Amino acid sequence: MTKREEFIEQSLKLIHQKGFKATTIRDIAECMDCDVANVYNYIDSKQGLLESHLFAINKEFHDNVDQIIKSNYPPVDKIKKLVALYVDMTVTRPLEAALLVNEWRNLKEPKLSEFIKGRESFERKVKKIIIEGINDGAFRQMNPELATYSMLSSVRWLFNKYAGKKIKVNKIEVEREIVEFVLKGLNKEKRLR
Amino acid sequence: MTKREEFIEQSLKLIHQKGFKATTIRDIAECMDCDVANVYNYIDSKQGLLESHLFAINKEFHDNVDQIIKSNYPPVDKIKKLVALYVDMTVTRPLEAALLVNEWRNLKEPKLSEFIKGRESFERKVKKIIIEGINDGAFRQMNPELATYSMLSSVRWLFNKYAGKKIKVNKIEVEREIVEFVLKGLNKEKRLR
DNA sequence: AATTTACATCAACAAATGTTGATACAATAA
DNA sequence: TTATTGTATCAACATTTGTTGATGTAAATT
Repeated sequence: MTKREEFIEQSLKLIHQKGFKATTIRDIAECMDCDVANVYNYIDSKQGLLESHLFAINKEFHDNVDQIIKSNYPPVDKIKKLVALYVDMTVTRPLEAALLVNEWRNLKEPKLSEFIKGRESFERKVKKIIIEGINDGAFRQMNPELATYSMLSSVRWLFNKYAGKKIKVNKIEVEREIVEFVLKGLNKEKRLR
Repeated sequence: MTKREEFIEQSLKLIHQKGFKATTIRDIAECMDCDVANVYNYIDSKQGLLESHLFAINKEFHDNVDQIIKSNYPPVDKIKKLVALYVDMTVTRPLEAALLVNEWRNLKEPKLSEFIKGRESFERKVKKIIIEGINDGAFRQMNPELATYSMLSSVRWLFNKYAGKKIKVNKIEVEREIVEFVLKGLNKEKRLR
């Protein structure tokens, strides 16, 4: 692993542990066991570091989301695939996933607005799926907005359990559990479908 | 409203908007239209401000939780009451609720450990309810840990919609929707009980 | 051999930020 | 009246923090 790659990884780890604001350039330098000025061989600025990490993972995520949206799957399957995407991202790249959830607030304009716009667009897409599902009769009657938020929240917080911990998780198993929770809630199964 | 009360409210609002780290004493002073030094008529230190807000709302929350836990309600009702408690707190005191979710990371030792210990204890209690519910046959068979996290996440993120916005929400309605989501998920109702 | 690339070192600055001390003034309580 | 309390002002401090410029060196590429 080149020093540059180690830098990327370490800086991500630090930001995840302490938060972006609390992570100083000097923290990063110390953790890399190098001089402070040396950090600037790898980044343009602290803000730039955040932006590049954040928008890289964000773009990848949204590209995948759009593929799911554009597919011809029924709403139920789209939701399933969305959850799968989220779980996959969280388990394979926990630090970046956490960044996406925790640190976007530290972006500055105009990047901040750009990010928020993207997220809102995403949430509208999910809401649309849920509304479609309700109209289909696949989902029960409910407030689509609250359902959207509840569903997304259920998934977003996964990383809290898996980021930064050494736990080896069974991706498929986690995925199945989350999908079941989102679809069926806590209630006992009564031969659904 | 006395100046002191106005200070508390404004500082909470600012911290919620910008985040604790990003909120400077000078920000608070400007927003209160007073001198920087004047802020220290109301607080001992910036850390102290965070701690007092955070632990005040935290204690109140945990006290209420314990009452629910110690009650003789069956698991389903305990979960319902927990959700109701969360919703109530989020709707009536959105800024403090948001603080609880977003800013605890900025605590310093030993307060940080104290907070985390409390939260873990709370999560254990919830998990216990869910396990009990599964053994009862009231809840379906599932991974109790994931169920706990999913359920808590569903509720925690409520404030994102209601904190800092002027939306007048129907508490009872929100509560009903969240409870339904947690208990039944997205699936169509099939005459449950 | 020449040049570019990757990484390292040291010193320093400018801005931001939490905090304090000394002081003043008006209203309220003793 | 006197003492206290709540609030205001101004100047200053010590740190922290992001960032830069100038320079050095060893390895890789041309």
